[in-house]
Amino acid sequence: MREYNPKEIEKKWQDIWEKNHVFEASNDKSKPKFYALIEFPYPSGQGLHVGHPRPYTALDIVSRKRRMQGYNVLFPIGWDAFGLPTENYAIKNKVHPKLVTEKNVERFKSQLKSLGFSFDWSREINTTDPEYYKWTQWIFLKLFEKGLAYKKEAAINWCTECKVGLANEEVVNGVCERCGGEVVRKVKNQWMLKITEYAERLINDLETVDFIERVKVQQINWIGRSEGAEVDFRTTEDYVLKVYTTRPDTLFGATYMVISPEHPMIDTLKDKIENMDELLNYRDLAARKSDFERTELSKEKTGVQIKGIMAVNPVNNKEIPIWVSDYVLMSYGTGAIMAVPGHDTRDWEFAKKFGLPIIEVVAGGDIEKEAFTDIETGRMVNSDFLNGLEVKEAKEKIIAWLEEKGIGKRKVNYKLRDWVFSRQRYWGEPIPLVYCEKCGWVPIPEDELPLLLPEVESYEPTDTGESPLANITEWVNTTCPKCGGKATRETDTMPQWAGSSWYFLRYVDPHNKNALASKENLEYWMPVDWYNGGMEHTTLHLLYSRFWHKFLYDIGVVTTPEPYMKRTSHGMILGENNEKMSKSRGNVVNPDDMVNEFGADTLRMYEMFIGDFEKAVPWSYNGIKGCRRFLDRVWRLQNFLVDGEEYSKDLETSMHRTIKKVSEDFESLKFNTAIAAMMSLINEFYSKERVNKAEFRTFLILLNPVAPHITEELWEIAGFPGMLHNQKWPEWDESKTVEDQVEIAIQINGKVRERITIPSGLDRQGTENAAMKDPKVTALIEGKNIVKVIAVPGKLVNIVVK
RNA sequence: GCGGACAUGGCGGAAUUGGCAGACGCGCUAGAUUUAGGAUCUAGUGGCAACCCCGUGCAGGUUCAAGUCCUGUUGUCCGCACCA
Repeated sequence: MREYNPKEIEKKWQDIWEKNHVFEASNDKSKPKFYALIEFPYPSGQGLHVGHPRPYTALDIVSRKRRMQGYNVLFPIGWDAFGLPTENYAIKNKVHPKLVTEKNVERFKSQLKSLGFSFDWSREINTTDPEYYKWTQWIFLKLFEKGLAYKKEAAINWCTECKVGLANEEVVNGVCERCGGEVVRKVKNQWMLKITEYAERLINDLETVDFIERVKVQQINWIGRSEGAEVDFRTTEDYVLKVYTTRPDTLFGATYMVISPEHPMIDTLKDKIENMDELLNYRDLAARKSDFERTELSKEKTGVQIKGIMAVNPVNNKEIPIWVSDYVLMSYGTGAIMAVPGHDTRDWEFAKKFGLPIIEVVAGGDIEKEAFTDIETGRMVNSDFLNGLEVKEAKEKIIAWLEEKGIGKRKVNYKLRDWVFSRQRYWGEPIPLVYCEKCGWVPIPEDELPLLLPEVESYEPTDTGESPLANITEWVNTTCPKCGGKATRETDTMPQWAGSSWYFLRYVDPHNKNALASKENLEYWMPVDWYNGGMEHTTLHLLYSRFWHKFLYDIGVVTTPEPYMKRTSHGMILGENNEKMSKSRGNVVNPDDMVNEFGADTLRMYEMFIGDFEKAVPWSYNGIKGCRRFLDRVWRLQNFLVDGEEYSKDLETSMHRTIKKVSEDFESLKFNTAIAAMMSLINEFYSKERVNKAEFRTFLILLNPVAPHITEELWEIAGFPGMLHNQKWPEWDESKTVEDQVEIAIQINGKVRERITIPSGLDRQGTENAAMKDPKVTALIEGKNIVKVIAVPGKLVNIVVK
């Protein structure tokens, strides 16, 4: 027997698979399809770390199994390659981001290939490839055409050091992630996408897909649907203040109003407001607060009353004061609220601080001590025609009343905001629009796509907060496609989330020149059958891509309303010290080192055996050694190999059980227990010092998805026909998964006192009889009064005595 | 503050509908082999000296029977965070 040498055999089989194109998805659409998807990586300069292969191996296992089950499998890979880290690195080292990207992709690719994933490399895509981003731009133009892309003033994070706009995730503790510089809010004209228009469907359609519960919950919370009413409040001036409330039932308890510092009423009525200076001062102060201050130091409420104007509560015509406070956000609802301090915690705090009246309108709590916000138990009081009703009934009644009087209506609101789609950076997809003095924003003609990123010497950010593209005058200045007059290009680029919002569609037809993908291929492959990815993308990429897909569905490009049928998520792999892996903590484990020392099969296996797939887990050097030990034992099975085309009698049950366990566990993310089952089986082979050909074949097939190289090699050494990767997945016979004899426990008063072995088919009565006959049991219950006997066939008998 | 998840040996983790807690692996102990170390093989390994007994974060409860169900409570992690 040769020694197990992973270095040699892994390279050998990877070359064979590649040469024979064995993992490329077929165009044969008569076979059932299976589309497995992992989140395509961002090719960073750091290369892969051991966290990456965890989800990849999981879906590689499922893909390999599906192929052996006769499916046409699409398991693609690509690069999400636009983005800031590459651009920053490029600026710092004076290299073009394109070259940086190429280098990083190459590194990632060789790392991934060394792990033996069964990706279809012929469909590799790259978001920075003009042939790819042509279609990203095309989708943007469609969104623009349908009025779902619009330009609006919005605040961005601006790093004063790097002179660059930052994404929210690039602002850490109020400073720039890269340089530690101060980050301020800068109001800029931004392209926005109307994701809010899809809010309702993004929630409702979650019912039609198989996503793990925590993903659904997080998306629903993020979208934040709430039901309530809009109510008009007259003022003592000619101005109607519209508010949104989820508690219209408490209208009689509204003792004052609060508007956001940015509310337009302040400017509209500036001539009537007596303390305008004070208000403007407050507005200024609020604006200068960074996001950090607003969240961390938000304990104490602040505010200023508007002097000279009062609002009128529509239910009782009482005049109530209007305040300005930054606890009311312009970006939610109408930017104004009716304050009901008796039944809203924030209003209560504000009222206490400024000595405003608190009226109880829902009985049940003690509003002297705190706001009473319970909506289940309370009864309406001090509310005229609502008195005595439950909160739920009162809501209905008051909404009907408001609608009848024409001063309010039922309204649904969402926390979800429209998607800020502009980035003032170079390394992203150019937005394919030009601005013409005469025609406004005009899309460039589709046949001129892609609009290429200009090749330039310098792409450094500017002092002004403009995109670096703004400096390239020969690129910016163009003609209007509509009127032929002078026009300028949009200089902002798209965010990194753009390319990843539709990449799974390109995989089904990656070289198509005429469409983002052909109708036939989309119809055959979509939706994705199984998508695994990180929880950190739940409210970003996953939501964005569902939005784009629904849009594409609406305009007839794709044929399903949802892109992904099933979504699962993996846990993080931590350092040996139980902390997050990071360079600064010095606990990073490089997969290359592991492949070098133990082999790819061992690494893959350990990634799956390490623990509960969905939970975070610390890396363990000893743990991976154990997996290598197992593969060494697998290798040495050759020594025990004997003839036999049927499972031997004494192993038959174990074989069928293991097939069942492995088959089922691979489907339900329980890779760790599937591997444990195979370890148990090999322990049996070893204790019998024998494995026959039929058993060995099945064992190799079961192990193949986890450890594809060693199993192929052993298959070949054993002289089995063909190659392993296209064998048929074994089946189990349910009737053969149970032993003839089964050991059951006999309990007396719930405590195990004896174990007996009985035929496994025995029924309840038979089981009971067998137990009662047992000599030890008879001795133990001798002279006692039997109250009850509970027999569970195949499990236990419990005798209750006194 | 709101929402979600989790809690089992020295460690990672197993345990259909409530039915023998601790599968499998690591680590550890002893033995075999080896000049030695490593590797490998064999046996053992929740606690207790020990049969009894005690053991699934803590306190109650339901049940013949609870890691699993119910009530309360503590801790850890994640997401959101003045969303009216």
